Amino acid sequence: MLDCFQAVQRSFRTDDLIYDFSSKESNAVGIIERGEASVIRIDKDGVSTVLEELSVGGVFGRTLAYAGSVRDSMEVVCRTPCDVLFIDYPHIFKRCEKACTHHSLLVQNMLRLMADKAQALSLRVDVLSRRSIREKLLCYFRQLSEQEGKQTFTLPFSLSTLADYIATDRSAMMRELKRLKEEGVIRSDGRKITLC
Amino acid sequence: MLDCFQAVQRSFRTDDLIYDFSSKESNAVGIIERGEASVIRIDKDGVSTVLEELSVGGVFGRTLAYAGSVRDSMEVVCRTPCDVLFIDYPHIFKRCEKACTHHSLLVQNMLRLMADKAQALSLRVDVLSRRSIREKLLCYFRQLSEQEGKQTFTLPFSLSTLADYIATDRSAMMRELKRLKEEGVIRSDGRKITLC
DNA sequence: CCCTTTCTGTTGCATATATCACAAGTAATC
DNA sequence: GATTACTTGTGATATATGCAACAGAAAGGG
Repeated sequence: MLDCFQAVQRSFRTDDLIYDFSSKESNAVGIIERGEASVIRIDKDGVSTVLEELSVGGVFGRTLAYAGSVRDSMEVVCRTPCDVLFIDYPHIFKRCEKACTHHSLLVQNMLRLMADKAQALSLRVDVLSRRSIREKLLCYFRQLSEQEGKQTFTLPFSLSTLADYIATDRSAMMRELKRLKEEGVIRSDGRKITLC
Repeated sequence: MLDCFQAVQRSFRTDDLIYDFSSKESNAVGIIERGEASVIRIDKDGVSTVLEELSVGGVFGRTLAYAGSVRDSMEVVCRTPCDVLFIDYPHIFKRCEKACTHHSLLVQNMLRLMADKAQALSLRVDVLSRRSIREKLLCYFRQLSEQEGKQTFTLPFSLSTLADYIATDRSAMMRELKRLKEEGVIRSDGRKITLC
């Protein structure tokens, strides 16, 4: 079946570059089968922003995302060791010549993955559309808290990266975190945070 | 076929409320068949933000989007007269008892719609993740310009709403717009804007 | 193990952005 | 045609956020 879609599986180590959106060659999309990765944009001034957090089932690819301004680079980088399945995206929509019985199954699976992606992006928009650092933090913390089903959770990345994730300055974010702690809204120890 | 999915079509007028994310009753998703609508969030302080712009083919629904903080309300509102098709979302993933031949076609169509949605949301994230009002504006303008294939384009909504769309204060945005004009980066007349 | 690098935490200061307020222009309603 | 509501445009001022810089803590590499 995987042959039918020109699928290729590859493994990566932490910090490896999985994908570069600027390379116009392939129409491949990647699906994370193991591990976690980040979609990162670095603009012309060198400011880097975490656009998406991908975990198992995460999908990415030039054809199904950002138009991508020429000015800035965009790439997918491993946060942990990853296995990634690459498949030819347009192929999914083509009628399978061999009347491949698995075809419709793949389409159904892809639908599920794309629905999950849309949901993840919606959460992302929810955070980024908040007006202040404080609200962005609280919005994101609530999301993590809900995901875990607990008041206490652990950030998936460093505080520095968190700043890139909510698209603000790190020191300003630290200041706001301190305030939140002082006011008793949250408790925190390193990357472990509790909503009060 | 539409019977098979408990589909219901309804028409709406401008400013009509199409959907309220807080109503936990239905698992329906809506698909815009005609017209344009906006997904709007109004937070506890009354600040409203345009989360998504939906046009023909746009999909929305509680089950496939935001976890939705209890604090703020979220709804879909018509920007123009709309026809909307509602279908039962979980139904799509169920095996069709009647071995409905159209089922796999619907899944394939939904995949296309969800892929489009993911792409639209990615563009949204691209804009919102910019650090300054200026960059948000320019990023959004470039998107519109690319969509139109021209340097000149017309904003889909009022300048006030544009501020809600890029999640900033209106007067601050107006000031930045003025600066962009003065510096000759853009030209503008009402909602018609040209990138220079 | 030491050395290097990244991460955390914090400050003073510059600047961007939000708030509030007002007035003219435009569109919509009756 | 008058009234209302909304939009655009602009300013003075307060505040939040960004920037640059530093030092200790922690983590990673040879």
